[in-house]
Amino acid sequence: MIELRHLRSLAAIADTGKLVHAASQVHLTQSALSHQMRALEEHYGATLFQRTGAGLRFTPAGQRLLQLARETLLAVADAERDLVRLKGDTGGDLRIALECHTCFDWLMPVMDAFRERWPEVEVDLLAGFHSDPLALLQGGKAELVIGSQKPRGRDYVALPLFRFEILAVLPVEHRLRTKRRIEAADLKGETLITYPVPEERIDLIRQVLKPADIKLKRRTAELTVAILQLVASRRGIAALPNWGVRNYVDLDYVIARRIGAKGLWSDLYAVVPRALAGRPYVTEFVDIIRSKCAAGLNGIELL
Amino acid sequence: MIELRHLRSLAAIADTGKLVHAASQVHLTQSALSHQMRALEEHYGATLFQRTGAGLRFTPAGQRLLQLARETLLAVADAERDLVRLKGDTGGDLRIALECHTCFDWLMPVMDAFRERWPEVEVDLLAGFHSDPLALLQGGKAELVIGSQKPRGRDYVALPLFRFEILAVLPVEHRLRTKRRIEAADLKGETLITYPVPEERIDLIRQVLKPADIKLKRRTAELTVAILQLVASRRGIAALPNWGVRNYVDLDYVIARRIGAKGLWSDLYAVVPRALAGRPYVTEFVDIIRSKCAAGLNGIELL
DNA sequence: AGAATACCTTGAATTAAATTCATATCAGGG
DNA sequence: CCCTGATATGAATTTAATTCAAGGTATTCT
Repeated sequence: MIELRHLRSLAAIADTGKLVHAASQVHLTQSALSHQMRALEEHYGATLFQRTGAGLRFTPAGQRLLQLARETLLAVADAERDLVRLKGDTGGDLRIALECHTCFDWLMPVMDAFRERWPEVEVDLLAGFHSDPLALLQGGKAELVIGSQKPRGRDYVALPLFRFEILAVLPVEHRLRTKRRIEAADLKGETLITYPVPEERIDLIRQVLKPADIKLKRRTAELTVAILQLVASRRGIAALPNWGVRNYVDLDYVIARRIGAKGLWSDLYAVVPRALAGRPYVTEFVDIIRSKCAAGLNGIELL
Repeated sequence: MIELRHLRSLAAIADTGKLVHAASQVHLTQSALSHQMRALEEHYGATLFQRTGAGLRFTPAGQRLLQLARETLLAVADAERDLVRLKGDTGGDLRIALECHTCFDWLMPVMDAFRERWPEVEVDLLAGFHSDPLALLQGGKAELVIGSQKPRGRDYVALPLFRFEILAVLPVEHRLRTKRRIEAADLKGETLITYPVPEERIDLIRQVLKPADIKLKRRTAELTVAILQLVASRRGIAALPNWGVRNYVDLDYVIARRIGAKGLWSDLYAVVPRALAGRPYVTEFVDIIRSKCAAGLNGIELL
């Protein structure tokens, strides 16, 4: 007999396309999902997926069940939210600080979706960027920080969002355009265009250039478009999240290349005070980020 | 974490108002349901029911979950029906014969609901009544018989519907009006008004009068309203399902009394050829009967 | 008032089912 | 042709749900 568990798995499989990833999303092993899905298929006497070498593709029957999953999980979430409301311990503030400039790109639709579901929560985005956003939490100026840093103490909890790849962004005619992968040594002599943040907060420097003992000239810009404009006009190169440059690459405005053999990846967390971590509106905010980003951003991996 | 199992139980509890009955409806023990519901309440930190001496009443939180259950179970049923359709082995005939005259009262809305869900199934109601409706199955004239008789052989399956109470129906001024319970002996000398069927098919005679060795005059009528009209005009008494007389009792047209200490009960089954019993449209037809009758008919018990 | 009903609750024992572990298998890319 | 990155499978394990057996608590009947 089908259970919500199956529907949750189904949705995760659809989100990720792969059993392994779906499994971690629902806190199970790949094997468990395989068993689950086979049981479903046997129960209904129908094939739910086409197993390809690179994951699962839904058959029509699978899609129909997926549709059920989407509907149903939404309905369940709605009901659970109402239950919380009935208890009355709802409401609160949610002031958000960003460590990562490009996160603006996806945050607005997330906030819109959230406001619709939790009108009684005051959600605000702190203006400007801060050298140490975690300090804003301690200072009581923010309730939630989105960034790559995990907090040190026990008073704060890092809720995993997703990992994304940072690509090297080059002008279209750049000498490195023929390389599929960019290594640290390739970059010698270039100018690096970044947001105005300290060196140790720039992944390319911390994880790639510093270990190779390479130091580049730096130039800063506040906005992603400004950085891209500088790159396009050959003032230097940049390293940006894949989702932030995708559009510009498609327009042949710049080109983007993988950094190193495996690529340069960065993990994103939502950090909140431990006391707030269990609040339903906080967990739902995180869920909305994860699902909206999984759906809308290419080339990310949910954590 | 909530599962469909919980929602199924919730719906059953709402249908029956009692854990014991809900339990049998979902094929569990009453204890299991008690555990389940307590787990739900703990999980959400909310009280779902008010426990009264006579069953459970839903609190607002409980009602919200019940609403979720109703929505969700419908969506699941729809999806499952579509899966069957995708497989293609759908369609077929469903000719229905009635052993029990009063079943007309609830059958029409059931057939309407069914036709909407399974337009490709040809559903028909065989006209007239038959002395041995099970013979219609054997003769290939019907696919489904609704009645109190269980089939003898292994070729036919009786799918349990519900049990209902048969009440004694008396004219308002009848000498027995002061009694809360009518015993066999009380009826001596009365005229019994029945549908035109053989004695052994009339429960009051078979189960009450015969054992007490009492024989009444009989008079027959085809229609329920005709029987009631005869009773109201003091031509005799009748024994009819509670749902069939409820309206007339409320209008003070006749009065109804329990027969014997525990009442006279009759079980209703849907009998189908074994080959058809597993067909999804057949099981859904039965489900529709059960749920529509549980919702619309007073004083019945699902089997 | 007292016994019989007809409910629900509880905790421990049991049973069933889901999950993991450890391999096996399979397909595609370099 | 052999990695790599996927899924499948069967047995062992773990987890969770269910039942069993008693224990309460109103309500109804006498």
